[in-house]
Amino acid sequence: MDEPARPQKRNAIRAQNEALILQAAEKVFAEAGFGGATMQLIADMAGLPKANLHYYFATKEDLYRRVVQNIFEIWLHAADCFDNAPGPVEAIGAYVDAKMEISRRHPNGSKVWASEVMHGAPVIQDYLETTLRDWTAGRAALIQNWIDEGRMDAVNPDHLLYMLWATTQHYADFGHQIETLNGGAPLSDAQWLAAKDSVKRILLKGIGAV
Amino acid sequence: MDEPARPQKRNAIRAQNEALILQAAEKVFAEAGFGGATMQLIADMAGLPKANLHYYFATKEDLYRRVVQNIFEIWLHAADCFDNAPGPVEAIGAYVDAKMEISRRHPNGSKVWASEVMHGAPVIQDYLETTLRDWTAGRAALIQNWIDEGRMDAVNPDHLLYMLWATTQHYADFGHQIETLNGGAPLSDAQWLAAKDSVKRILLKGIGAV
DNA sequence: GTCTATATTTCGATAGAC
DNA sequence: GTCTATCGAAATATAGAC
Repeated sequence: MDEPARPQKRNAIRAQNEALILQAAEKVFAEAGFGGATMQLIADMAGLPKANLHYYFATKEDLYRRVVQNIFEIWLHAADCFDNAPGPVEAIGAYVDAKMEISRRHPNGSKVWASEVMHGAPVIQDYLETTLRDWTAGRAALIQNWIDEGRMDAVNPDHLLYMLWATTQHYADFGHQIETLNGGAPLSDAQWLAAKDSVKRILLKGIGAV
Repeated sequence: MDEPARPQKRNAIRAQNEALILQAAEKVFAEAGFGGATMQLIADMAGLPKANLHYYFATKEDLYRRVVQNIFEIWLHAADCFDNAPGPVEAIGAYVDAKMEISRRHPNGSKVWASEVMHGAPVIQDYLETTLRDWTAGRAALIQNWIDEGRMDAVNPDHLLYMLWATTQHYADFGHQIETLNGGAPLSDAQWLAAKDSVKRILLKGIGAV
């Protein structure tokens, strides 16, 4: 029999090791980029021999793809709060809060995503052209409705979305610069709160929603 | 005699070839990252043998450092318009215009900078701690003066500066994503104008300056 | 100053014992 | 499923003729 004696136990080991490797890979890819990352570095960070990485992920590119896909799912989930809101103030406020929280909790994921897009999205181009494009079009239509209802100024919905992405992701992607300008220390709880409030206040007032 | 017969001619050749290599290097570093870039790719793009790159730049890291420094100087120069303005509307308006123009004309430089900062600024950390920190403190004081004079809302100056950087650089760093969402076409002149106007209008109204 | 050939290192990936 | 040893490819960098 070629089948393993206890498939569920083997699957549990696989799931656990894959998660361990993915976590290490996200950190290394964020800190060194795809080209600068090495399987040896990821293996050391995961505490495994390099050969084990190739046992769970055939190639470096496969491993990278999984990391990027994981990030993309987190981003999509954060967008849910945009939909169930009664108006622009609640929707944009909740969206900014959610995205700022991701920038704080998953800075490495945001960096990997930024790097992927900056290099021309070689891995997730199809997601950009399908899922992201559809999501963007839907949210732009939502914003246009609010404009038509007189609940906010007649701003360009696309450029407003870009501003939302840019301002929130900046705290992850340029976190090192912000930390340096903060005297070398990470933002405190109070500073993160001030960051969220600043972004929400300026954007919501800027579009005439408050 | 070891001296060359015509030093100025030799220097002219050096300056010309260095500029050619730096231009090619900026593009390759932006598209592939430091780790993904190869001296061979840069040489091919510059139309020179690989050995010539090492004749003008000792190591790959030296070449990269020069590219990053060039970008930093462009950024600093763009900040001049921030100073000579009579008030927040003119200063921030001109600064946004200048930075958006850089995002359009030097997208590769912006990407190399973003990548450098994302990876922890291994090359330009000293610039962050000196030149950039000083510049930021000066501009934050300027903003605080405008607040004290009642010319704009009492926003946090640091977070306002981060928003300015984030929103303007986003059009370079995430240009590929924006282009994809734009149906695969680069932004037209009119669309760039709309982008500038959107950013300026939302930010200036958001801080209560207009 | 230019360019071919090559030295040296490192990386991704695999073989094969356990 | 784990791990050591290693292969082959590709990269940085240099040597040396021109």
